[in-house]
Amino acid sequence: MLLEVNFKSGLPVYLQIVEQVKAASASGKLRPGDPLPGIRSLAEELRVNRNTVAKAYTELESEGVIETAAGKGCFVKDGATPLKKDARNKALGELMDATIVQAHHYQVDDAELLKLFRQRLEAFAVRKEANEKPE
Amino acid sequence: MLLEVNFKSGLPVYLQIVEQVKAASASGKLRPGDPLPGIRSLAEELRVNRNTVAKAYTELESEGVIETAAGKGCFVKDGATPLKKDARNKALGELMDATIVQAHHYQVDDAELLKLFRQRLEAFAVRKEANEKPE
Amino acid sequence: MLLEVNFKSGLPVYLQIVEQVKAASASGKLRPGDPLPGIRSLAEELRVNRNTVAKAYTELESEGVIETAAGKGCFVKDGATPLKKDARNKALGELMDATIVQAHHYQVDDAELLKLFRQRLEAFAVRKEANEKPE
Amino acid sequence: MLLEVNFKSGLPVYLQIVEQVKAASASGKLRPGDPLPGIRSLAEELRVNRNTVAKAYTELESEGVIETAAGKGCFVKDGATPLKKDARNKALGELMDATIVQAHHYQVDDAELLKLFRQRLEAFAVRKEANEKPE
DNA sequence: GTGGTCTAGACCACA
DNA sequence: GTGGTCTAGACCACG
Repeated sequence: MLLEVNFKSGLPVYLQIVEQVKAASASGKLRPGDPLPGIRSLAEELRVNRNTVAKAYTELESEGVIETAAGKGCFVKDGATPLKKDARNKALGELMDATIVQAHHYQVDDAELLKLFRQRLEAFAVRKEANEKPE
Repeated sequence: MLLEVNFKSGLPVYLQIVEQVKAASASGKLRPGDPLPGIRSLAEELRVNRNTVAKAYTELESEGVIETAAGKGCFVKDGATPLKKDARNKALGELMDATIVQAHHYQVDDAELLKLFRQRLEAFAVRKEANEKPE
Repeated sequence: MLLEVNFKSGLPVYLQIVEQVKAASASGKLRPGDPLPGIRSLAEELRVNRNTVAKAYTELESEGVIETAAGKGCFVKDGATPLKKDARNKALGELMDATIVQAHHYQVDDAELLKLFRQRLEAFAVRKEANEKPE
Repeated sequence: MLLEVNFKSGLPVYLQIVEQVKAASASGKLRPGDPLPGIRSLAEELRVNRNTVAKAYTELESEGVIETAAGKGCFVKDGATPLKKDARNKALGELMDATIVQAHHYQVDDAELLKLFRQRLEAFAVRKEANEKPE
């Protein structure tokens, strides 16, 4: 099963779907051109309202992650963010700052934080590779 | 002026205050025992309702960042997060994953991402040092 | 009409709602699974703001009396308090002590107090039975 | 030490004092005519502001528990509630109902509740007797 | 349609 | 003077 939702998590269901599709796309589990499950079938599988899935797909389309072909379904778009480098770095910088502030709160020093970051990066690369091998 | 709010960013004002106080506390701009601005005075300065500031302070207290004494005022708590290492790393890992997924979406490769992270870390250290020097 | 509020009693409206729902649930007037009135309709009926009812429902949920499902409504939870016996007795003991101290102030002797307590208990049982009969 | 305050309990300090004096008076620890500690000395002992103690004493006087003799101090009044029996029973009934509702929530049956009540009553009597013996 | 959040005004309790 | 509570209006997210 590609996706899972956790009703108790507080995070809205449709955003859980959005995030998971984005993560799957970033990690190579879903690749450009791949079809997404149909709205009705996914809704049934996840036991959620069709509107919820539709909302997630709409959001994904507006973020440029997928594209919908009327009557055919939804497909993963090829990446290629049209964002400028500055904007990209600003966005990433903000996410990083949040991490750093939180780390200082936890009294985690820079060396450990960097180590943890490298671990995460590696773990992500491994997941991605695993998704690409069966190709 | 210690704090600033941006009414146009979708982020709720009270959360902006929370984040800024946390950042100031993490970076050493605010140190344990330091008093925070009174609710009324901060509200006036930021042009927001008293309750908005009060809500921020309540949240900060529940997160263990500050201490509030009715009739006296609010003060930065002395650190010592009682969180377990596992929980800490889990929380940080999630923040990092969000950054990494986003970076992959932007097609930023690992080397550049790591470089950016280091830059941020350094920028933070500089700010912190600046706050500690006048000591 | 299920609920009533008294604006002149110093007790906050939202707490009056909480207490009445708890009493109704304890006495069997409301049973597990029963739906509570919608926030809007109850607010209209009681002539209070929607948020006042919402606050009452939030409190009831946090006390484990009801369950609320966004977009669906609020429902009485099936009992089974997960509280330990010790904690229970401590809480009840405190309530009783308040009664006893008050009674001594009124110079009501133990026998009369006990008699009064029995009467109340019986009155409660009668109400409960009345709610269960139409079943 | 006759009184103690708990700053973390949430209950206002002055009410803690009120309650403890009332309990001491009800249980016989303090008897009609007994002098209460002076405001200044009690404030110092409890490490609270004199205003806080003064407020507690004012409240106690307005409730008819003590009387203050200007320049002499405060003394416990002889009980003798001027309340009518009906009013008394109504007040006690409400306190009892709160206990009963809570008990039903905890799924404590009537027999056990009555047993618990008797225990409390006895515990109270014992405390009272202990206070009267040294007489 | 549902419940939830954010901001706000007025009032209160406390030191 | 301080912070805290209750009520409320407007808006939002969700199904």
